[in-house]
Amino acid sequence: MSAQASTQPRKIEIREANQALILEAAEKIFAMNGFRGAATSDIAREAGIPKANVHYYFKTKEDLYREVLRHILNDWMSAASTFEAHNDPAEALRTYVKAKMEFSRNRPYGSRVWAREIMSGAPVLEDFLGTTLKTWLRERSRIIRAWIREGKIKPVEPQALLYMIWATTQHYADFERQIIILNNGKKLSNRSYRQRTEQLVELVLGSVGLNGGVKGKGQCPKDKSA
Amino acid sequence: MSAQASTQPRKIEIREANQALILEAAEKIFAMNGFRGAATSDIAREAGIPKANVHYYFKTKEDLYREVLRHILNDWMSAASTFEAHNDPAEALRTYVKAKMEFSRNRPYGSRVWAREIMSGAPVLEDFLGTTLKTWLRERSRIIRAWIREGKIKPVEPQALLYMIWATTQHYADFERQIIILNNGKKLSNRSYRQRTEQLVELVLGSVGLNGGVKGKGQCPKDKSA
DNA sequence: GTCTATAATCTGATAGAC
DNA sequence: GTCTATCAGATTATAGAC
Repeated sequence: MSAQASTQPRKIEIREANQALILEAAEKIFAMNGFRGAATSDIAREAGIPKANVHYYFKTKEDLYREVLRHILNDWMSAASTFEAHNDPAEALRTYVKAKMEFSRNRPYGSRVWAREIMSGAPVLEDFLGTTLKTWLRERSRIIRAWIREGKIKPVEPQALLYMIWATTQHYADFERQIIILNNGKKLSNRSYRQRTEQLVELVLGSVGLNGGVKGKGQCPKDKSA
Repeated sequence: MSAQASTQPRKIEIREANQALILEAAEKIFAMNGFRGAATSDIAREAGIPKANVHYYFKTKEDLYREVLRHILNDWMSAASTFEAHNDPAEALRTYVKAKMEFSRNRPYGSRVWAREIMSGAPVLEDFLGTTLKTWLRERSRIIRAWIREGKIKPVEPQALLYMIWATTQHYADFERQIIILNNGKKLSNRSYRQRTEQLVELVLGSVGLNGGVKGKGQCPKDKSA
């Protein structure tokens, strides 16, 4: 009891501040090089903290890696939870795509750590994928099938749709470098990114037979006899 | 002269066979761990060749890595070239999505090496992205804009559409492990994969206002007053 | 061309003075 | 709690016998 009660606040603050610094640096370095390719010395340098202290706060590189993934999972799941904010398919899909795009914008490193972890065979995320995510996917698929049954959207395979949304939104984080190069070396501005998000929403809505707020030309297939 | 003319065929065959073995192994190991995370000893073991011989055929790890990327680029580009096989948007998009999905199925390791290279800042692919790919993207965007002008497809931002196709098709290679886990630990069968490809084609066509061969319910937006 | 042995460097982790 | 010094093992690459 006394140990916990009497712990000096200042020391706790230092600890938490340093841990936060290290976690942020680690996310960036793991995003850049993956678990095996990342050196703790790189993480220490990025965090501006001596390497020995990194090992003081996180016993092993793997412990640190798991902690980084845990933080990412939290934010990923909170984006995922927006899916059921609305009953209307258009609103639900729009909200979800937006949340995923915001995650990609705000946590690009986190997204890349995730991607690298999966590409390495998901040794750490395996449990999460097989339990929480699997359940999430099953429940969301059920919702989508209900929309189809009620005639609210076109008949599509729920998994194909959800994978498309995941892949496309995460692409803006994971392939940011490629997108920048193709955009003449300039990062997408906040404005461009918001527009792109809207364009994506329209594409996704169109893919299930809904057409959001397209004003211009017809959304129904034209007679395309060229 | 004599040097080249008299080179023994058998030795050349050995060289080419070993180089092919090493390249194949390297693609797999680089896909798993990225450039920095991959050890040449791992590559040698995977290829069933002594480590020293790997360095005999490829002077440095970086040389080998560049060579692996070069091979991937070739195949990537030949999938890309299918885009203009048809004038009709529906046929062009269908053919392209199929080609990309086949690439993901046949070269999953290559796809992952590419993804990791980009996530590492594209140090090697930078030139290719800024020249060949940029040109490709610009020309394909022009084609898509022409389709829109001619009223053949809905007005969409070409880049948003192409990125969606890239991201989604590559997802099936890069996130294969996740897809397997979500599929109860089973890899998608050839049949499932072909079906999924068709479902994707339908989603993509729908996203630009075309509706492929959907027989069932209406493709035009229903009155969705729930 | 093959492959064992080894050089030179890097990496994760810890000890121990402050 | 901080940080220099250092160890043990791994990693890239090469030398040199076969």
